[in-house]
Amino acid sequence: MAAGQGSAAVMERRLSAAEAQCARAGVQLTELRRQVLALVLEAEQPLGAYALLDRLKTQRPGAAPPTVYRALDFLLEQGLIHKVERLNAFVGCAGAGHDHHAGHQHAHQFLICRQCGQTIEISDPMVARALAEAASRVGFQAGHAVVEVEGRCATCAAVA
Amino acid sequence: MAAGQGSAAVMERRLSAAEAQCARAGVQLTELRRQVLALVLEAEQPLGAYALLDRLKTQRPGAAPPTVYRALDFLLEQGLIHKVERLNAFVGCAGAGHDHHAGHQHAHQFLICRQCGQTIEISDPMVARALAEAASRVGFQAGHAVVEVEGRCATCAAVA
DNA sequence: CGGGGTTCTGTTACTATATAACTTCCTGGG
DNA sequence: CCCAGGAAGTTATATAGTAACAGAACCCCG
Ligand SMILES: [Zn+2]
Ligand SMILES: [Zn+2]
Ligand SMILES: [Zn+2]
Ligand SMILES: [Zn+2]
Repeated sequence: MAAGQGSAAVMERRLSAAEAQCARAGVQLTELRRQVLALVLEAEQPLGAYALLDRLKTQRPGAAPPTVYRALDFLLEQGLIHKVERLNAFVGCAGAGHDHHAGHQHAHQFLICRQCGQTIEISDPMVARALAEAASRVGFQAGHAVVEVEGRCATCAAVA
Repeated sequence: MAAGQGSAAVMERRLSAAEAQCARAGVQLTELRRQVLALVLEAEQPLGAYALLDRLKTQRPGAAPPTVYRALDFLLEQGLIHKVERLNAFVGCAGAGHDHHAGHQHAHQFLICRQCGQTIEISDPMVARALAEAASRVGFQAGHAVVEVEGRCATCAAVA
């Protein structure tokens, strides 16, 4: 199997959930957007916009940068994917489709393994709280936070 | 006065401190590197590499992208400046020159005002601790962390 | 003094990432 | 039918970052 974050069946379930979420929000998960979302979800690792574009071209030969960037913008707005700033790359939201924060963006943090490139999404309340407190301590009204830790994942640490 | 982070006198003091720090570390703060550091320090806000390049060209007409990127790499390694990932821009280290973490990189967080663009550097131990704990909870060996909160600074909040 | 290494800078060319601006297509409402 | 709005196509361009090699400056050693 070529899928990364799950089997074909799991992928389908996630896509259906995304579909449902968009319907609820009154926005359209068009074929293009669905294709891009599928490409992001089936990757093992965060993919850059141009890597996605290359893959997309096999299904949609005329695709150009705006094609993929527009789809990505939509998916980001719907909270279906996140951007990893450090890598200029995109990854499916680990929590999308299956619970509480089902809709829209949520506070999250990334743990990026410098060895295998895998990126783990967590959503730690203590981190969020510490940040909010630190910000308010200097009178700063905190909005969205980018938190990306580089290091070594458990798997890679176990090997070496 | 055109300086951002301080008067000309303050700038000179910071540059001297940088000089001293580099001497201690056994590396050279050359004329070019010093010029780039001065440009970063005198800016009100984080500056992109090409904005720095434009300014640098007035002093050094032949300057090209590698000129400024190499200087920035050096300054980053010495912990004299930081990169703001969200903005692809560079800013002087707020703590450089005047104390404990005088040398090399240190854990820090940025609060980026979406209104005025000002970027505040903090170094909150609770944030660092929460992150370290969250990481270790999933067996992740944490290294450098990018933490950048977008929001509204106290000044802008006071106005509106 | 004359190599010979190292470090720093100059220079050219290129790759990668992202957006602007305008057009075309489609769909649903009047 | 006509139009408004959203989505996608298309072309061009802006912005960010790097590779690769050449030249200069410096220092160390013999
Ligand atoms: Zn998420
Ligand atoms: Zn790993
Ligand atoms: Zn700092
Ligand atoms: Zn502000």
